[in-house]
Amino acid sequence: MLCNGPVSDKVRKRVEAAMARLDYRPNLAARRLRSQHTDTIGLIVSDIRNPFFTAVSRAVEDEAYRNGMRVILCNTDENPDKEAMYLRLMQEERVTGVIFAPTRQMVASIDPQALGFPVVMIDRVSADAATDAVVLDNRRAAAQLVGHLLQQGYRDIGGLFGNTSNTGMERHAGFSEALQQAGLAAPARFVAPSVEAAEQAVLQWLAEPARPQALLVSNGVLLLGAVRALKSAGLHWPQDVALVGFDNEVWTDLLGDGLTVVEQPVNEIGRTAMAMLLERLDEPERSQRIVVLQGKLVVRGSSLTL
Amino acid sequence: MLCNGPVSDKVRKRVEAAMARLDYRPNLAARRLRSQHTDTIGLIVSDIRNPFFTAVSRAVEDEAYRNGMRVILCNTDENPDKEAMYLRLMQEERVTGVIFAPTRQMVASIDPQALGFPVVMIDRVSADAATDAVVLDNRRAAAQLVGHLLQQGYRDIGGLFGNTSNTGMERHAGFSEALQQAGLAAPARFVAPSVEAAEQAVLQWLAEPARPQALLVSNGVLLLGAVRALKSAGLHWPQDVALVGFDNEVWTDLLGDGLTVVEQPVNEIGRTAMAMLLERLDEPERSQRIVVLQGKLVVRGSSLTL
DNA sequence: GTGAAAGCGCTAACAA
DNA sequence: TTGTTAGCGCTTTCAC
Repeated sequence: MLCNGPVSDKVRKRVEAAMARLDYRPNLAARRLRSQHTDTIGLIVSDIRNPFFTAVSRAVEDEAYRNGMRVILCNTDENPDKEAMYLRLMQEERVTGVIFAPTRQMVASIDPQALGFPVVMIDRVSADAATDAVVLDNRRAAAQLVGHLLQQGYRDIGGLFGNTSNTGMERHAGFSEALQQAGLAAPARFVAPSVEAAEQAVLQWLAEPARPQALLVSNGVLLLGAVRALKSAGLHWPQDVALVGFDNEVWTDLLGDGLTVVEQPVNEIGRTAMAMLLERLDEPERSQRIVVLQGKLVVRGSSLTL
Repeated sequence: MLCNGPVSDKVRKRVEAAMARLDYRPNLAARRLRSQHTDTIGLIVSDIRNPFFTAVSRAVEDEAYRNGMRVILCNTDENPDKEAMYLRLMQEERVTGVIFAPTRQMVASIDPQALGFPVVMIDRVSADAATDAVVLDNRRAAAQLVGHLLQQGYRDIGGLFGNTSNTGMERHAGFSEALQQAGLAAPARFVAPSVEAAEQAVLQWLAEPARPQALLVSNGVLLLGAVRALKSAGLHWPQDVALVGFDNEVWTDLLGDGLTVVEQPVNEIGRTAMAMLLERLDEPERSQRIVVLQGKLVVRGSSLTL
């Protein structure tokens, strides 16, 4: 024990001996009750199996344990009822703070004041959110992908976005703006954030006569669905359709000549979220901050010139 | 509130009104301290980013929340010191029980009696473990893969295994036995359980003059390394080398004609582990049980006849 | 059916 | 420097 309070060596020895003899373990529930700090944070995401959240979670946990905190992980499946339930649980746990990737419905109604603990939103925010946040520069990232496709000569570009998160909306905005600026149409479709929904949507879209030459897909989960759709339709990229997306997952450089993606700084997102939470605890009254991180365009074969 | 104790409707109304008015939230720390049950389980795995553990964790959490329990997730990075640290933390939390994927060093030294809570091991066990466990039939699964390769005409088969887990040892045993029974050599290599270590090992192995015709790789993480090695060496399967492995990850059917793998029943593993823990809490004295689940051989192009 | 009181295992505050 | 005490917010028990 490194704790050097005002105790003589003799007493310390005696106490430590007793601790060892009795195999003593402090009771954290009692400590939390008495000291009124739980050293526990909540991490609420839609699904830990989404590799983006897996990676962010791991970074958050590392950072949390490094700061002597524990984390309670909650999966909401993009379900606002579950979100509300878990927020309530966090109150009952008297957590120190929460890191939260909310759905679109929830994002504006989160009130840290009412909740009783600070909240840092990750991945998803909106202008009217009342909390700190760390997000990707989604508009710019989407615009970068569009810019790259334009540069490669594509003109007929479609976008596929998730319909539950603000992130999807932001990426759609960046996508639309970039195409509008180029004087082009910006056909977009919105689907539930699942591999299956994306697969079906892409399958259908590409079977239509006016199918796009290139497809921008809004996240790693949907991108997997798109890849499955192309595979099952026997289509190849970039010949039949160019494909770009978000999230540099482990398999994106393994397929053919690789998929062009925007890589999110997942570790930095997790670390920053945790750091912001700690700063907020230090200074409860500081004004709200939103940290915007830049993605990294990783160009691979799926988007090159025909 | 559905709790119907011996209270009159009048009082109940009054109390519920007060709860609503004060926005009351029970303090779980206080409840745990007084009631002496935490309704919390620990889940200790090597790394949540390993998709096998991601999937199992999600299943465990769903099952836990369904039973009114919370779960504390710990990543050990296959480091015995971290394992010990987290077990100690679990004691301080007074957890109801722990689900644990231990390293080889740790597996035999876990004593639930001394720890003070029941333990269910997942993924990894040994004969001398003193706890309940749920595992894959690793020997049989490895033997199945070998059998499949033999049937496809391969004779020169190498095996790559992780060197920190008992699982790797079991799969190696099944691999060796199956090849010995066929009167063939069973060249095997052991590496740290990381993508990079596997990539390097495979790269080196395939550069040797006596390189195998087929490679069996012991888990999804190593398999990814092997795929990267083949790709960077410009080798193709099954022509240059056949490839089979464990864990049916999302990308395994996307590469070329697909990778032949044994799929683990990840959801069932998680659910079963949780169920065994609950049963053990119900009947502390029942004898130790090990549930052995069967994998499913998924044959794809990477192992077909030349 | 209801209210009062004790005490879970700690920490913080105070007295010696 | 050390020992004592009160009390965190619940649940359990017991008296009414």
